Amino acid sequence: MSVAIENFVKAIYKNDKHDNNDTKPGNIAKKLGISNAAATDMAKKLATKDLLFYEKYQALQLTEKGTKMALNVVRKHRLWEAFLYKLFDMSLHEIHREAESLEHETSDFLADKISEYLGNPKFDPHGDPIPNALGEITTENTAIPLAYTQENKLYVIARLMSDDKEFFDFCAQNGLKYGNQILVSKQFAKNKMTQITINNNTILLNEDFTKIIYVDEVN
Amino acid sequence: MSVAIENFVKAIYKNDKHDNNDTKPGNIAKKLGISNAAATDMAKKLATKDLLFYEKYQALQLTEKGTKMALNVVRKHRLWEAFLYKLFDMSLHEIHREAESLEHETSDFLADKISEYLGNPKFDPHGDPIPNALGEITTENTAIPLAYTQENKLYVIARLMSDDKEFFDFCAQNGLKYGNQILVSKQFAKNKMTQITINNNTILLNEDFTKIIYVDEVN
DNA sequence: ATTAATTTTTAAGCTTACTTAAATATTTTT
DNA sequence: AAAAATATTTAAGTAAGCTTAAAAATTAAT
Repeated sequence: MSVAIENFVKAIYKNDKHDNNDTKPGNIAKKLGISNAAATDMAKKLATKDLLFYEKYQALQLTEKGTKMALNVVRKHRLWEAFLYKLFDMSLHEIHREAESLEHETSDFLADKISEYLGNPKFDPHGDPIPNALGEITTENTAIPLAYTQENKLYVIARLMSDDKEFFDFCAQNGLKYGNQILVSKQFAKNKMTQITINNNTILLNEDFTKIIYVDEVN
Repeated sequence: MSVAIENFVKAIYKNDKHDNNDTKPGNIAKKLGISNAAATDMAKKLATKDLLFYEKYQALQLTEKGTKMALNVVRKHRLWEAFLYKLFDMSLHEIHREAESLEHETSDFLADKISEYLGNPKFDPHGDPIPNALGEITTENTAIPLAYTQENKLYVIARLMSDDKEFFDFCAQNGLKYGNQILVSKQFAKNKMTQITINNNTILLNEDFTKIIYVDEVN
């Protein structure tokens, strides 16, 4: 399948999962940097290929086939990230950038080889789950955005949901890394900010960041 | 640059180097599996981009810029082959197939990472030289096709110049591997066949194979 | 050195994945 | 509930990278 199509179903899949704002063509268009018209055209075309359900003015919905395709691409993306992160000295932003291209040119065969080499990991370096060869995500997702955590509680960083270089630079500088422990020291509800303590440093995070940093409770 | 363009300059580069039959559009078209007309069109277009010299009915010639591009793609291809061969249990044919796709989606940055990881190797698993980051091939090429070797002389396999699965299967089965030693036991000049001995096995190779298996003399 | 065969080129047309601009429908605001 | 704002769709058009078919040039054969 073409790169454009793979990216389109991937964008729908991700939109469905996360943002949960409705997945209309314009929404996908924005993410992909194409015009609304192009997104509508593509949606119609993919409907004829049984990859999604399309009805005028309605939200797009992937079919089972479309979801499978999206998961297949996501699997390759996350495997590449895990692989590059392990083998080379590369930042989260760099591995994302490379994976974004490589994911479309990776055979299922090679993906399995990479997975096997890494010991079939369940998560990539951002903490995102890696679908298995059948397109299944077997790990339950308990992580929540920092925005919804409680004061004076310990958490572990579970996911860094972004592809922005500045965000990752910030994370790297402040020890915000998948698996690291943090203390939520204060929630500023009115201003939608969260204060955390990590490595004896106190950091104040605004909404942009508290919505994309996911954490798990420490028991 | 697009995949089509990268493959086009790569095909010209390889044709120039090896076969040495003249590099006209039709010749390249055959290698790429496209029509002669498409190859002519592409040649004209690439001429305007300063990648090659084009004159009606004449052989195509890469400019310095075009050669650089070809060498850059070849570098990535061979680095991927070396990398996949080293890390995974994959055949020569499989690594070639994967490299053929990955080469176009690999940043210079990542190529350098791979090279560094491998200790900046000078040859890929087929024995083909890997251009450095500047597009230079620093190793001199002394290997000759088996067809031109002398009887009762020892040689080392230097290059397996093919992308055919059956050929690589045959090589793998018979110990014909980069670096392995063989004895040329007989040349059948009239029938253009070469008989070799390897691991105490005697194998008779026809012209198809003796032209693409390159060897170096053993001193 | 013609003729025949092969190649190359030109011309016209197709598909994919876009674009912009205008028309239409939906949402939001008042 | 109407008007205003926003989003979606339609329509027309473009560029890349192909195709086939016919014309022109080159190469090979007699």
